Amino acid sequence: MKDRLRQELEAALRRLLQGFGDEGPVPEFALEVPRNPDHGDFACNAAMLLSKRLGKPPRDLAEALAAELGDAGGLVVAAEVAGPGFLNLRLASDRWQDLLGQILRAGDAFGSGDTLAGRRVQVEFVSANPTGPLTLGHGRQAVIGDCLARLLAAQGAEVVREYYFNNGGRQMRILGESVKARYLEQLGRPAEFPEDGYQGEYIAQIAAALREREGDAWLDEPGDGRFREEAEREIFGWIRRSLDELGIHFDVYFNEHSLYAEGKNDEVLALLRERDLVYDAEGAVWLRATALGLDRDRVLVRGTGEPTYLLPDIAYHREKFGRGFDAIIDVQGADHFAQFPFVQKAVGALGFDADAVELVMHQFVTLTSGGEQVKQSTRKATYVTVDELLGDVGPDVFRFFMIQRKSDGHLDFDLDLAKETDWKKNPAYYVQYAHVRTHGIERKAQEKGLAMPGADDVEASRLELPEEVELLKKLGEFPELVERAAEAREPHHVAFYLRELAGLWNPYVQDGTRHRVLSDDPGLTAARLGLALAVRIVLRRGLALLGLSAPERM
RNA sequence: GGCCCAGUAGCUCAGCUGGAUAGAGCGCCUGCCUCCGGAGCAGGAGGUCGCAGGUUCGAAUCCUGCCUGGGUCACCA
Repeated sequence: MKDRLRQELEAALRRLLQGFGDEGPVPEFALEVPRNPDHGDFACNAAMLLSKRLGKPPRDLAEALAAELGDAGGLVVAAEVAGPGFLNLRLASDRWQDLLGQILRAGDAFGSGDTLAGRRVQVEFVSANPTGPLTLGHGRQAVIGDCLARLLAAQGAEVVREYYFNNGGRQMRILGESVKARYLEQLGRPAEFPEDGYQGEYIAQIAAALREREGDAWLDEPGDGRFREEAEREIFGWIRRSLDELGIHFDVYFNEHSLYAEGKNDEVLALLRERDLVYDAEGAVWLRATALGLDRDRVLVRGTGEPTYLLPDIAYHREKFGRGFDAIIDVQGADHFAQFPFVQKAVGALGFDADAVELVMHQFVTLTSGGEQVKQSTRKATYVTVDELLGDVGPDVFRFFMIQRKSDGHLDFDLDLAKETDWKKNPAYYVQYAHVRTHGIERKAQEKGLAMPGADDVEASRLELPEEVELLKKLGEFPELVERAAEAREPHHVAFYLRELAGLWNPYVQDGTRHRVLSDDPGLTAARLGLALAVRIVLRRGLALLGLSAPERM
C-alpha cells in the first residue's frame, strides 16, 4: 500500500518537474507515518526538497504536487499542505482495514521480505575459547548474533551461524596448569599455581570432579596435557549447555587449529609476502599494515615461530570467502574492536571484497541490582555468568533484556526488573502476555461456540475505533521494521516495536467497557477476532525473531 | 596522547538515517475505586537533547572544536 502510494507520488513529481521544464531525477523523498495523527496517515516532504531547485516556495510546490497527485488512483481521500511544506495524505479509511486481510492471508509469512533472497550470509559470534564459563558479555553477544541471524533469514538470506574457537596455545596451557595445581593442592601435594593462572572457582570444581572420578591416579601425571583436555571438555560442555538453554545452535564450530594443520596460515603468509606486505624484523614476521593505511605494523609470527592470533584470523576470513559468502558478519565485543581493521584490510589486500566483511560491535554489560552495580571482576572471578543469570530469570527474559538495547553502547542489565514476575512491569512478560491474551480471547470465543475467522470472513471496515485503526497502523509497520532492522543489523528495534504493539493491544483488551471483542454483533465480533488474530501473528513473528517463546497461557 | 562508542525526563533507554509540539518503561505527584501491610483506573508534573560554533527552509540527528564517562592502542586471544 505504501509502495503504491510512493509510486503514485513519484509519477506526480515527475509530471510536476516536467511542468517546470526540469528533466532531472525525482528526488529521494521521505514518506513516513507522522507522529501526530492529525497530520494524516502519511507525510511527504518532497516539496521542501525541491524548493531550492525550482526556486519556488515549498508550500506552493506542495500545493502543485497535491494537484498532480489527485486521488492517486483511489488511494488518497485528502491531501493537505501543512507546516513548512509537508503534504499530508489521508488514505481512504478502508485502506488500513485491507491490511487486516493481508495479514491474515500471509499468516506467519507476514513481515518476511526478500531483500536478501539468494544471498549467503555468515554470522560469526560468541567464539569464546574454552577457558571459562560464558560471561554476560558473551551472553549478550550470543543473543545479538542469533537475533541478527534470524532477521537476515527473515529477509530471505541463507544464514550460517558460526563459532570460531581456539583450543590450543598459551592460554589453554595455563588453563591445564591451573587445573593441575588445584588437583594437586586438593590431594595435599605441594603445587605451584601459575602466576597468571585462572583464579575462578570453577577451576577448583573441575579439579574436584577429577579427583572424584580418578582419585589420586593422576598425581604423577606428567605435564598438563590431560588436565587441559579435561578442562576443555568440561568447559565446552558448560558453554554448549548455556547456549542450548538460550536456544542458540551453531551450524559450524570452526577450530582455529585446522588453519595450522592445513597450512592455511603459511599460504596467507606467502600471499602477503608476494604483495610485499610482510617483512622480517626483530626476529619476528610483520604485517606491513601501514602500507594499507593503518597506523602501525603488526606482528604475524612471533620470534618463537608461533603465529599471533592475527595471522590465523586473516586466514580464517580468507577461508570464509572461499566458502562463497556474500556477506560476512563478525559480532564482537568492544575489546576486539581495534583488531578488526587489520583483518579487514589484509583480506582486502588479498583481493577479496573488504566491504563484504562487516563488524557488529557491542559494548559491555553491567548488572544492576537494588540501585547498585554488581561488581564484575574477571580477575577475582567474581563475575556473574550466563548460567547463573539464566537460572534467575530464564531464557526468555534473558534474551529480551539482552536485545533491548542497541548494541553500541553499554547495556545495564536491571536484575530486579528482570526478576519481576508481574507482567505489567517486566517488558518481556508484557509482550508475551499480549500474545497470551489473543489466545485467551480465542478460548472465550470457543466457549461461546465461535471459531476464529478466516481472512475472507472478516469485514474489516467494522474496525472504526481510533484505537483499532491505530493498532492496524502499527501492524502495518511490521514488514518495514523487519527490513530496516535487518539492513541496519540492529535487532533491538524489534524489541521496541513489540513493546509498543503490546502497549496498544494490552489496554485495548483490558478496557472492557468501551468495546468488547466478543459482542452481540456477529459482524463486529468477527472483525475484532480477526484483529486479535492479526495481532497474534505479528507478536508471534516478532517474538520468534528475538528467539522468545510465544506462550498461549501464563 | 591517537582511534572507537556513548552523553536525550529523577533512573534505564528509544528516536524509523535531516522534518512538524522530542517519546516509552520504571519512579514521582494528584484524584477516583477499594479501604487488606496491596492492586486497578484516570490525569499530571518533569527537557537548554553534554557545551560552543557551522551547514540547511528545518538539526537530538550531518560537519568542526571542546567537556565527561567507557573501551582500545601486545611478539594475549
